[in-house]
Amino acid sequence: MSSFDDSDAFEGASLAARAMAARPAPYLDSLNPAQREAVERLDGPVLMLAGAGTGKTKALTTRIVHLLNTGRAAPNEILAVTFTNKAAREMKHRVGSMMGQAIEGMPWLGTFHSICVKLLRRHAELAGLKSNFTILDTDDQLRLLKQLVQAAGIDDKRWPARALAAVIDNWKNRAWTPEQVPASEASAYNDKGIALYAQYQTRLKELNAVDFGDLLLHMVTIFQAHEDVLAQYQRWFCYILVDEYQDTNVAQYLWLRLLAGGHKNICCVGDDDQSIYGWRGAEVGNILRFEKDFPGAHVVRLEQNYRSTAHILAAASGVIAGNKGRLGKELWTDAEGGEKVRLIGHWDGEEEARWIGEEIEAMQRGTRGMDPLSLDDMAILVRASHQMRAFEDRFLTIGLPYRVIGGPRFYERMEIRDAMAYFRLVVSPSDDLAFERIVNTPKRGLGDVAQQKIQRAARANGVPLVEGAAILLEEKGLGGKGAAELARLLTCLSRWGRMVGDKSLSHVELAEIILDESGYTEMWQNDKTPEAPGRLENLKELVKALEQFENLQGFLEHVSLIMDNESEDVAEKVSIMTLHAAKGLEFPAVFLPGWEDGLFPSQRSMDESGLKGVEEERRLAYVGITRAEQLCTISFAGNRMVYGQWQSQMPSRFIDELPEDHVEVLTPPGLYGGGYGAAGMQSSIEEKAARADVYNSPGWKRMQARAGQRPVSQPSEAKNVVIDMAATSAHIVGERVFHQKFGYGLIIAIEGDKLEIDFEKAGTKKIVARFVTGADDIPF
DNA sequence: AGGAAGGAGCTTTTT
DNA sequence: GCTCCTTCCT
Repeated sequence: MSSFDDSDAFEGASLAARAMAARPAPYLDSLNPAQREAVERLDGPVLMLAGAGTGKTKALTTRIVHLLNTGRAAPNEILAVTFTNKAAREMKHRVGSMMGQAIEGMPWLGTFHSICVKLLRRHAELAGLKSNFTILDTDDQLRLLKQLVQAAGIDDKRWPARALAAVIDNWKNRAWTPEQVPASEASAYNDKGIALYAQYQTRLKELNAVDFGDLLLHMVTIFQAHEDVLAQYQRWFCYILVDEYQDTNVAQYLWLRLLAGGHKNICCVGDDDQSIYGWRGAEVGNILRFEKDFPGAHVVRLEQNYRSTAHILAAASGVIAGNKGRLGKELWTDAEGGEKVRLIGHWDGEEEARWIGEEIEAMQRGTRGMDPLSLDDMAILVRASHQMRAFEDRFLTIGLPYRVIGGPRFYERMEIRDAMAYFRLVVSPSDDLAFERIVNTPKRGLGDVAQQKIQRAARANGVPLVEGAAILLEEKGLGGKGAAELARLLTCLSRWGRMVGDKSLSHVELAEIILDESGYTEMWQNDKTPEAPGRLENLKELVKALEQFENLQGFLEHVSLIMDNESEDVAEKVSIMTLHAAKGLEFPAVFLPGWEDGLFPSQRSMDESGLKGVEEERRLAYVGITRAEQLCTISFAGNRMVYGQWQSQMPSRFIDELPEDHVEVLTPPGLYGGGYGAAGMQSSIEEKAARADVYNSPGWKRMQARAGQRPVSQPSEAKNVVIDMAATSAHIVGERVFHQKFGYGLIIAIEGDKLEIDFEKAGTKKIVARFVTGADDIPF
């Protein structure tokens, strides 16, 4: 996809489109009064305060449709900004289907970043760049900073480059160029932060590159310095819509303010109660200040919730009420009935995982008069990703299918980045960062010494590393195996480079040739680690993804901004993800484990940001609870392994904030039995508080001491899972097998439907037989 | 140059 | 406790 074909984005603001005015608007009928107001008030600044599950996306997309349908704007005159590609895609899709096929795509509906890339390519020279600049991802950024830090003779042990990266990102989020960083920041990064920031920006310009933060920063700088350019866009984008406004940072805010400066037809949608990205620069202040920033602003509140039961909403409201400085909003619902939010305490994290596993299996069968739920309908939302492990381990042993949402993005994976570095280098041989990445991957006997020689040769001649390497070889500055391998690499690179222009060869074939001839594929084929098959699989997927693009350049152009890996698997699975990743999603049944002070709210958040931190954590709790449609289960554990240390935990302060009328306290079998009778566990805030003290009481300590011999609650696998003897009998003791997560191992025993396996990397585990394959019949 | 051992750090994450 | 990165050793 070539980035310059969007010139039509500015053409044909056709009169025909405007002439469509005054058409009937049946789409308005399905809106509630608040939504309707948000859609129909087209002129001037509008703040749409949209609580969770109140039909925000519907209102937003209908508003776009209304703008088009009334002829107020042509599709290419509407600027609609989101944070994620997913949100942009969904909006495009929904507008498209509401309008029928009649409308061509909206070129200016996209993420902040993708829209800024488009704009910046048009005006690159105003930022000292060429329009074909490359976009560095965080990895490239870090490598570059490391070089600068080392060149400056700074001890990167005491002052890690990551810290500098964080400082610079922070400044960019606030739209500060190196010159604009205020004196109060002078002490950053051992007093050298500002100087290094300046050097970094210079280096980026030399490389004709930008990082993510630059996309916004450069555009803000250009708009501020060139009135004519700004005026052009102020006129062009006659209506502006912004999704998730509570997540905007200062740079994004300034960018929007500049663009809306003329007509002020800006509609910002958001929910101050769902602002959970303060740590990456989002300013809740932007949404709180909206009416000051845009005088005469009209505020619409969407408060009718179509997602959750009244109990769930009440619980969420009860918690979020603890925050100060809210814009104020109360969710309500028409729906009647429903289960109370369930609260349960467990002995430890393992017990919690075991219980949740059993609950999930019970819900799958149908329980408490509820219809059976699909595993797809259930989610476990955790505060921190390390909490996921307990669930993964447990679900693996009982054979409960799960999927982890989030984790490393496809294009962030090592093998994908390596492959892309090869492609980048073939397309632009002066891409030094790409060269550095792959010069010794696979191993070519080009270690530190050889690489430094290449660097020196390049610098001495003022040429890119590839040319420097060629000069070095000519001068016989390198000997032995390394020299031969380097020569081979250079020959390959130039041959592949010529193949880019070859019309008879598709770019997909070229990509395969590159991965093959470079020895990269072979490297992973020879790799014996358990990850290798997955990596080869990913490489195949990468090549497949290439098919959707016209050429390698087009692919590289967009991959840094757009590629996500939503391989939709069809099998039913429970979702496990972080609370952050869950924003915007909904599930009939939600589990919220780990509600313990220090974990949630997170200690670090409280230490670093104090009350502000607690408030953001509280919003996270609000987000978590409001993800649930029918059943929300909150849990905590009295003991948890933290950094390899058993710690006794206090229930989260948020638990005390749950309104007791809407909460049912459950008693797990065998835990509070005896001394702590179930009768005493009926909900009352006092008793909850008392229960907190239980953890430090002698009684609790006694229970702790008994833990080893304590009868555990019934193991579920024996109860309902049909023992798959066929799967077990396919294996014999001593056989070498492969497991998706734990890799290779030897079977040391067979019990029932489970195999005890001594894994090469992961130690001894008991695994349900159908989760392993014989080591010799792995499919690749 | 490549593997083994030692040390630090360890929330959340999109583009 | 585990993982990632560096350093040291071979």
